[in-house]
Parts: sequence; structure tokens; C-alpha cells
Amino acid sequence: MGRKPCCFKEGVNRGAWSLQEDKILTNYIELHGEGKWRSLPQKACLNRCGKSCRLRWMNYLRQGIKRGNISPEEEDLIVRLHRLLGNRWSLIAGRLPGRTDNEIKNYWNSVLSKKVNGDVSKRSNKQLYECVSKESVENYRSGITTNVIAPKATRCTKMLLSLDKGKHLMNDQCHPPASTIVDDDELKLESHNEVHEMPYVEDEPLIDNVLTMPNAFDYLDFSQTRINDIFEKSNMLETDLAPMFEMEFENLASLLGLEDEWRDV
DNA sequence: AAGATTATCAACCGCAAGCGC
DNA sequence: CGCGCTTGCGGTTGATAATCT
Repeated sequence: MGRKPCCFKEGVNRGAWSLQEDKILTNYIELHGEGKWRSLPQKACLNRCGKSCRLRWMNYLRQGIKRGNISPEEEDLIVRLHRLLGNRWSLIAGRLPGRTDNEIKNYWNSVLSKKVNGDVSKRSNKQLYECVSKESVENYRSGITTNVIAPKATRCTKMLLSLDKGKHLMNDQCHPPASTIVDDDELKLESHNEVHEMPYVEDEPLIDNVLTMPNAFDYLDFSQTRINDIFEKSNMLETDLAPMFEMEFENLASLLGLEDEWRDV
């Protein structure tokens, strides 16, 4: 038997959405709100499957969606976040207001992956190699692909952050504020069902469940405003930094908008 | 100018997590 | 605890556009 299909495929419209369909879907959601995607097509008199409606709404019709023209700043951020998070498109998109996971995924696959992997196409591509900073590409290339982080904190409860931009940890490795668990003397990263071992860092990266992250801000898009937020949440002044400061993961998660990803122990 | 090739991206698909019963 | 349903995610496909030869 298997499970019930999400819709009866025969007779259901597929492919590109028409203006009329967009209008019907938009009107319905504006009136009744998002959700109940499975029953939405019938209620809205749309000859589409619920999944298709959700995708169309989430990626194109809802308010605040930006289309195209990804800026060099956004590209840099995508590259840095991809190095941090791997193919976790929804999380990456969450850091780029107005961008959808689908758009970022497509952009990565068609443009950015070629840049960071140095795959110069035989064909000239105007977008290629124009925008992303050399530094981002080099940083990405120097990274180890198994350093994929899932933003789920387990046992580490605090971290030490440095605002000293540009200063990298030994081996130029990135040790972001996510998913660190302590298992005896090993420091590991948990991602989906896999656990990736982190390169061992000799100089006490973890003492009393506190992770030291000298270069955290190089990998996170922290504006001065957000840094100020951190000080506020931590009840600290910038002058208190000497040279690292301690922060609860919970506060950091909140600043990153990742509260839901955080997990208590 | 036309056919071939390649790039782009909207949409589809299967899977799994989360939730209520 | 197990089951079924809903939703969201990430990989993949395929139509179309852009570029090359």
C-alpha cells in the first residue's frame, strides 16, 4: 500500500504557474492565512497539488521576496555560511532577508559552486568571478568540507568570542558556535545523522563546557549594530573585552535568529 | 542565421521530523 | 508507544534562455 500520495496526480496542473493561478492562491492565503496546504487546493478551487501551492507561495508570492540581483555582500555571506553550514539552504536563507532556500540553492549550484571550486567554464559567464571577493573564495577553499555544522547546541553552553576581525585560529580552521558536543577528550560536530570529527585544537578550545572562538565574527555577518546588541544582551561594554568575552549560547542563538535550532541539555 | 551546447531556475519528488491522537 | 498526517527540506529534473560555433 505505502503511504497516501500528497495529491492525485492525474488531472492536476503541473509546471509553470499562470497569472490566474497565482492570483487565486494569493487571494486565498490573504483571506485564510497560510497552512493546511493539503486541503488548500480544493478549498481555493485550484487544480494543483498542495505541495505545489506551498512552494509557489513560499518562493514567489508571499510578501518580501527579493528576486535576482544577488549583491556581492550577499554572495560573500552565502559563501561563508555555506562553509559553516554546508547544504543547509533554509538556514542559509534565514540569514539573507527576502531570499528563499530554493533561490540560494540554485544560485549556489549554478554560480557560486563554480567560483569556489575554481571550475572555469569553457564558456564565458558574465556573472562568474565578478562579484565574490577573492578572500571569501580562498577562505572557502582552505576549509575542510567535513566541518559541516548543524546549529544544535548540546553540551556547550557558553562560548568565548573575539571581535578581533581577521585573526584566525590555528590552522585557519573555523570553529563556529554550533553543535559542539564533548565526548571525553574529543570535540565533535553533529550534523543530521552524522557526526564529524573536528580537527583537534590543542590550545584548550573547551574548558568547563566553554568553547573558545577567536575568529567567530569572520564567519558570521555581524554588523556593528548586531555587535552592540550582543553587548547589550550580555550587559557588557565594549571596553570590557579583554580580548575575549563569554556569551551564553542562548543569547547568541537569539541574535542569529536560531533560537528554535537550539536544544537544551 | 541556425543548430548545438550550456546555464539558469522554477517546479517536482522523496524523505524525515514534528505533532496530535 | 505507534500510527497517520502535515509540513519543510534538500536533491534532482526539465523547460527555457543565453551563448557559442
